[in-house]
Amino acid sequence: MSSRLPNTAARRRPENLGVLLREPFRIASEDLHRRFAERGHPEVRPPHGNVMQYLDDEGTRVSVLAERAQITKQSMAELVAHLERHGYVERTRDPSDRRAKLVRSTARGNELYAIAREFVAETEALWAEKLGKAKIRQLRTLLEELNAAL
Amino acid sequence: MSSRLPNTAARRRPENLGVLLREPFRIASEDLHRRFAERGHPEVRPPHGNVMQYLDDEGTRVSVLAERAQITKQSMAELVAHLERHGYVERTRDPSDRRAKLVRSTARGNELYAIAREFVAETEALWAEKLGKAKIRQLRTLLEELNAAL
DNA sequence: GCAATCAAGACAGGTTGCCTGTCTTCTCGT
DNA sequence: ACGAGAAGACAGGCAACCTGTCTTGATTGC
Repeated sequence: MSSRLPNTAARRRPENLGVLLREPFRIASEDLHRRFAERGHPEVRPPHGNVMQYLDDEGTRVSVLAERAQITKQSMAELVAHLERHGYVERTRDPSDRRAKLVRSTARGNELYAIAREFVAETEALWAEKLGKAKIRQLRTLLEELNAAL
Repeated sequence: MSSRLPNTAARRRPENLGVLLREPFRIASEDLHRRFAERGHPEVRPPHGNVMQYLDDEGTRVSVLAERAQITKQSMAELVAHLERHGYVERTRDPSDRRAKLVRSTARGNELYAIAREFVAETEALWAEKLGKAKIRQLRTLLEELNAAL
């Protein structure tokens, strides 16, 4: 084992690819939730994206949401309960299976999609302003390839 | 507001840049911690990276670590206590300030750095194998620019 | 056509990683 | 030499995950 193992200041040059991927996401996510709070939705926190992100128009079962988000159905049920308490989703009976309930976005939930779409557009515009549209397109293409490969 | 707001399956085309950034990081992080567990370090979980990542060779105060990791010193103290209980770090008195203690990596802690370095090398090699070295270099450059701009 | 199995979700309880607030100890500038 | 402030310990709380178990209803095999 070579000398000087810890000391991040030294090791962090060149910066780890993992950190380079995580940082922009982290910042954007924080900004988005700050925006939600400003627009009157402070109860919506990052994990709740695991619900809203995976909802279908017709409604979606908790167990399906759990599978899509890669968490247990108990955890998902808790996130859904929180969003239901605050009026973002509703749970209706599934006509095709009396054991099941379908989680659907309410009108209030739809406000979140509107805010998120607006935010995404703004963020991409901001990034394009800093790096140029061509580089953002290139970055997106490379990331799509990388994601497809994993 | 236009029709069909939820329904991710439809909206997820083209995939959100945020998700494209997060996914590779998430997968790599999971793989790394699986590797830690395989090599006899199952007690080291993702948040503990917030400690090890920011340690200097000479030792670092809890309050400094907290600031670097952007969490409260209480939270950082808890992560450090966990790592200390499992032998990854030790806390020694700071000779220059009798209120303070310096957190330093132990020999066991240094094994984590070795495993992480090996993992990073393997991962970059794997990615280069899938996309080609040129694209990985390009991706890194773009991400560095993006990070610098934020 | 009914019993056995399986799927959906509810309920109980536990852990971890964060938080705020407060307290003690020690340092340092005036 | 003393008051402000920093370092960290201690108390308590909460959110987001987990495992395990139970009930209810659907499905399937004989």
